[in-house]
Amino acid sequence: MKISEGVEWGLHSAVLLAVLPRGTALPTARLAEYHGVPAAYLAKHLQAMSRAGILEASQGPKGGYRLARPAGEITALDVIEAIDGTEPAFVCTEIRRRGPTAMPAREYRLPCSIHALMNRADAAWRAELASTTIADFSVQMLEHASPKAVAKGAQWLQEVLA
Amino acid sequence: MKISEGVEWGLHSAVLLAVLPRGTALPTARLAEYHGVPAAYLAKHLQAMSRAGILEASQGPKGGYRLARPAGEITALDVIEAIDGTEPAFVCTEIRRRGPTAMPAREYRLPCSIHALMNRADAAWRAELASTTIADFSVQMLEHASPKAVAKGAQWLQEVLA
DNA sequence: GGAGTGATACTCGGATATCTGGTGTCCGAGTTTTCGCGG
DNA sequence: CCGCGAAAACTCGGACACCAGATATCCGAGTATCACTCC
Repeated sequence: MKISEGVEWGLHSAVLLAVLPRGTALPTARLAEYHGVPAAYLAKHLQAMSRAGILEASQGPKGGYRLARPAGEITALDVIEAIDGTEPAFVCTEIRRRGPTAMPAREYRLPCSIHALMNRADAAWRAELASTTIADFSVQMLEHASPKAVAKGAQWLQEVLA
Repeated sequence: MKISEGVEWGLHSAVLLAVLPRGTALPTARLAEYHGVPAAYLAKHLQAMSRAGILEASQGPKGGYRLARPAGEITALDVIEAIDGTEPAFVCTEIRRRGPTAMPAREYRLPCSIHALMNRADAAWRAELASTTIADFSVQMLEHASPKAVAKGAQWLQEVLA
């Protein structure tokens, strides 16, 4: 079990887009440059976020991506599900119904206990991830980062948007 | 992100081994037959559980696997980590340190906010999974299953152990 | 009848192929900008 | 100077290779059982 690396890229990209001045956008190439990742592959994940309604894309010169709604209304879970899919990690294949002790289907009204626990664990995971928004990340990162780093980032943004 | 199918097999196998009479064991072939899964592949996961100290193996005729400790002391998380590994699903690649805004390493004393959230979510997931033991599963399944199904299973066990 | 012994059959364990999904890349469709031209 | 229009450059979006890990399998090492023999 491993989470796609694209999830990390998508989250960081969303945080960067959250601090963009109103009315501006960042194209894939700039987002990739800022994070030091391959642009062509990052594009794939940004498209997924766009399809999921998290990002909005605009074409042509000065175009690019921007958040489709306020950063406070985008949870980390939203981004993860957009990129990694919404299916739970555990899929019950109902092996209890197979083999020599199999019974008619109507005997299996209640969900498998193992499946139920997996669902509870999955719900706990998602609940934790839904408790933090992109806006929260922005605040935390600006608070924790050194003033120098913040200044460097701000300067980069200014140059790119010029 | 998807959990290996072997995890489901391992958990069900552990539950079956939990209801074995004291002093008996079940070989891979019987466990596979009971669950209707390929024996050769199930063997791989049983070996992993054996390495992790969850199962004990005995060789020769009448040999096979049995639980290495009481079912009440084996959590679902133990089985999952034995088969799927203990590494967290999310691996932070520290992309904040890459790109044009990178700073000297000493500027990054605090963990990345995104990484921290992922760790909390992972901990919540694991905590939920550690709250249920194989013994709990046995009780729940015996309670929820129809008497007919339980009888069928008991009869199968008796024939196999004979 | 009982103990010893050898063969036997059964078990696990790790090393070996195959295949799906994540990783990485590319080019075409569409739109906005912008520059030039005419009024 | 202002409006219009066409070309150009930049953007996203989906379609196409590549690779690691999960899936699936096999055969060899080791051992408890069991039958047979001998005492």
